[in-house]
Amino acid sequence: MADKKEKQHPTRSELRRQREKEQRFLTILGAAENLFARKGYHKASMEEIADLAEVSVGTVYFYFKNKEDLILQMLEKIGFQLRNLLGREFKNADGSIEGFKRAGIIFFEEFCVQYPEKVAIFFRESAGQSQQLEAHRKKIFEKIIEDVQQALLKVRDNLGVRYRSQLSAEVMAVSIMGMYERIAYQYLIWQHRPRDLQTIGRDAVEFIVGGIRNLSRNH
Amino acid sequence: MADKKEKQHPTRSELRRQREKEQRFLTILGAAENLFARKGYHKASMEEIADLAEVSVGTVYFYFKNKEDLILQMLEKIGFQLRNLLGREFKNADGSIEGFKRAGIIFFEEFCVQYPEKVAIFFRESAGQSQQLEAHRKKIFEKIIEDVQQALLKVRDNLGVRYRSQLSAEVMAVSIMGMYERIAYQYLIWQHRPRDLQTIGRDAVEFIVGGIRNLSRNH
Amino acid sequence: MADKKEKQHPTRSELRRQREKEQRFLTILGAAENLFARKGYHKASMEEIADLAEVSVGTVYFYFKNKEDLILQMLEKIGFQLRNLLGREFKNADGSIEGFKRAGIIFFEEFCVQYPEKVAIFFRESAGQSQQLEAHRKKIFEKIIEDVQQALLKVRDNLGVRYRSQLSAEVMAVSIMGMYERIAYQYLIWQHRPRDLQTIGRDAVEFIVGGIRNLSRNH
Amino acid sequence: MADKKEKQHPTRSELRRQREKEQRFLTILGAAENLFARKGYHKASMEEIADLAEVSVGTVYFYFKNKEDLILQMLEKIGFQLRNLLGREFKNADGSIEGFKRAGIIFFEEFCVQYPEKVAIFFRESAGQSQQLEAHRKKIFEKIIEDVQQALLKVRDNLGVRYRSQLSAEVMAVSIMGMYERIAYQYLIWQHRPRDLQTIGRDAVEFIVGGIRNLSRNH
DNA sequence: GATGAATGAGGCTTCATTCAT
DNA sequence: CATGAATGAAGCCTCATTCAT
Repeated sequence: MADKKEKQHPTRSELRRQREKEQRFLTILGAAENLFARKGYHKASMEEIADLAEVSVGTVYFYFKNKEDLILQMLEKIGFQLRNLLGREFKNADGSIEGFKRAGIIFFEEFCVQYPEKVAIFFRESAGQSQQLEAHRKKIFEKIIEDVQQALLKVRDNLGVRYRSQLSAEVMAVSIMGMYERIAYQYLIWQHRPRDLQTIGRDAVEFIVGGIRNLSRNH
Repeated sequence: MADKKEKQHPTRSELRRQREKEQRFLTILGAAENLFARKGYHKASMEEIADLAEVSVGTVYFYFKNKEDLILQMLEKIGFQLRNLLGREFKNADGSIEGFKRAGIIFFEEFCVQYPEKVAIFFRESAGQSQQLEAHRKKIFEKIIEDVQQALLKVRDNLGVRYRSQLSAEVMAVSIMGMYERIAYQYLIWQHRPRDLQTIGRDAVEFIVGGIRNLSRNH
Repeated sequence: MADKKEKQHPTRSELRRQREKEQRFLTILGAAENLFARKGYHKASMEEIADLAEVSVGTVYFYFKNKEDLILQMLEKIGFQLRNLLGREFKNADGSIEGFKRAGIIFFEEFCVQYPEKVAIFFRESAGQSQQLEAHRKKIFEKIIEDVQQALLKVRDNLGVRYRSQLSAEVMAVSIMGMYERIAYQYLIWQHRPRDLQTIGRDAVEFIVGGIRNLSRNH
Repeated sequence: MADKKEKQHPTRSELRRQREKEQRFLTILGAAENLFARKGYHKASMEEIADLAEVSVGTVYFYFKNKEDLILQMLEKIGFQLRNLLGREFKNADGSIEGFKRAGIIFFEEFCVQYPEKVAIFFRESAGQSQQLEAHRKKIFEKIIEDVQQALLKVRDNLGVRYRSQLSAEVMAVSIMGMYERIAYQYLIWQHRPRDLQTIGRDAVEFIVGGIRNLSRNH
């Protein structure tokens, strides 16, 4: 018998509501992303974000606890997307150094070109804004670095080499991230040369490969 | 009567005044540096800066046009210092790849350890705060990148090789800066491990050398 | 055909509905009472009240016109309860001064101990919140004061005395209310000493009796 | 010799500045008092207060940390004034019951009549607004109650009596405060009858005297 | 009747900057 | 030169209330 407390199949209109709610959430997040990338986190006001998303300020606060929560969730999402993207390539490469090449190319030629706003937020706007945000940022970076490091260790085992020092794998992972970051920043955010990113990416990738090799020693 | 416009020999008290003025300027800049590094550019208020420098807000405004001017001059100074430091090593190396090694080691083992606050400001606080600041930041980065690029070209000519592409030298310069930046950020600002910077720096330097070699071709 | 306006015998389900409705009303009022006493009228939001009552905000607005209406009805209810309680004792005492003793003891030893939340709302939360509420509060106080005054006049007639001035009866009534109020506030709300309320109440009651006697003159 | 660090005699203009600053502080406090008494603490906005004081909002925040600080300092001041007023009478009475009479008369006939706004704030607006304020309020009340209690103990010793219970003196002190409070509230704030306060006060005072006597026992 | 997403006016507070002394 | 009181625009956020479903 129908128990009121029991979760029934959601009705059609409930489903639609749910979808609309999710859509709103994404619309607001998108508006904020756009403004943060264009005007900067501090210069973009909550009212502007609401306006661009075509909702009231109250609605923004219905979906996000506060302004910081907005960029926090944004960062979370971008980080997730980035990890997914890079992780896939490393997995497919399965211990060969090819994964590093393909991951780099995917990053420069696809991610950067398709989502320059996300790049700007991830590498510029999320820096130095608040303690909590900085802590979050650190965590996300560390996860990605951990991923890269794991890939480096797999390569090491696969090729039967060892690295220069205990820290080498980690340092290389950090270095690679740093290269990605600044190259994207330089050519995308500062110089608006998405066209050149192909050549640039290939060079960068070769630089990385050379770096890895130079820290590898045969047993 | 002495023409006021004509530069007389400065009197003793004028000299003292001059010295005191310069001292004030530096005190304020130092206080701001401290606070920006600790609390962030936005969270540090002009009043706090004045307090820490033991002057009044008005005095801060006598020496600096506005808050942005403060960080602008700070950035300028740090950039100059950094260029000096790295440039010297490249000059001394005179076309050999040794310059890259020594520059890296100097950066990680001396600059970072001695001036962690400057690192925080240069790589974190100056990002994404205002258009003008961002433009300034870009210029300073470009100068340093230009320096590194010149050094790379000198190495190329010296070793009689050529690089993979037209852009290779530039990309490598950018990459090296990116590595510096993120490694400093990761191990100094985030993990507070100045002790490990020696090992880390050596690995980083070898990574760079490997990268450069891998983008070099013999004629 | 049954005229909709005509009151038919209510069906069973209508009765149930009616009961449920009343129950809801009381649940919401109780939740509000709880929150007003704990967090204060202003700090308690309509959403919190709805949450605690396990209904939606909309439902709260179905039963109460607005937030003020909530505390208004609450006050009304508490005032009614209080008048009932005290009034009964005065009636039973029937002109002797005993009624004042018993009323006081009932107030301190029963009402305060059983309903500290009501005390907090009646004497603290309802003060200084809005004009309308203040007007309501005034009315309720005046009714109670009128009750006490009537009891005092009955005592006067019964004992064959007269009071010091025209206003004496009223002033005494107000004084007694003031004593009740502050003693409850002090020992219940501020010092959480419900245990001591017995001793305290007895002292207070004797104070009142002494006060009344001192304003009485034999003809 | 003149030491720059050493506090010299303040110059005339410094003194004037100091005076002006104090004046501003008082002007703002006065404006706030006026508005709090008229419109209530919550309904009075910081902007209105600034307007009435003829300064900018910023200036209000220069002198007071926040809105709560405003009423906190106000309360402090009123409490101090009240204690002074009552305390003086008790001291002069020196153990006789006369002090209670005079203190009451002073309160009703002078304080209430001269400063009805302060009465409104002390007894109405400061109630139930915030935790910190409530804590402060409690402290101030307790001090006054302590004063009254001390006076009662002196009377006891002087007259060579003892009170009904351990708590009697305290309960009487609380009761007296409660009477003062509600009588002032009733006749001043609610019924605007300052004229009647003389008669009312005399009755109240006699009530108190009777109460005290009734709790006193000869050894 | 019940729901809860949406609204938006209004409040508090901060802080870079100015300027009379 | 130095001071620090004064300014006021601008921003973040809350929350009582409404209304379509």
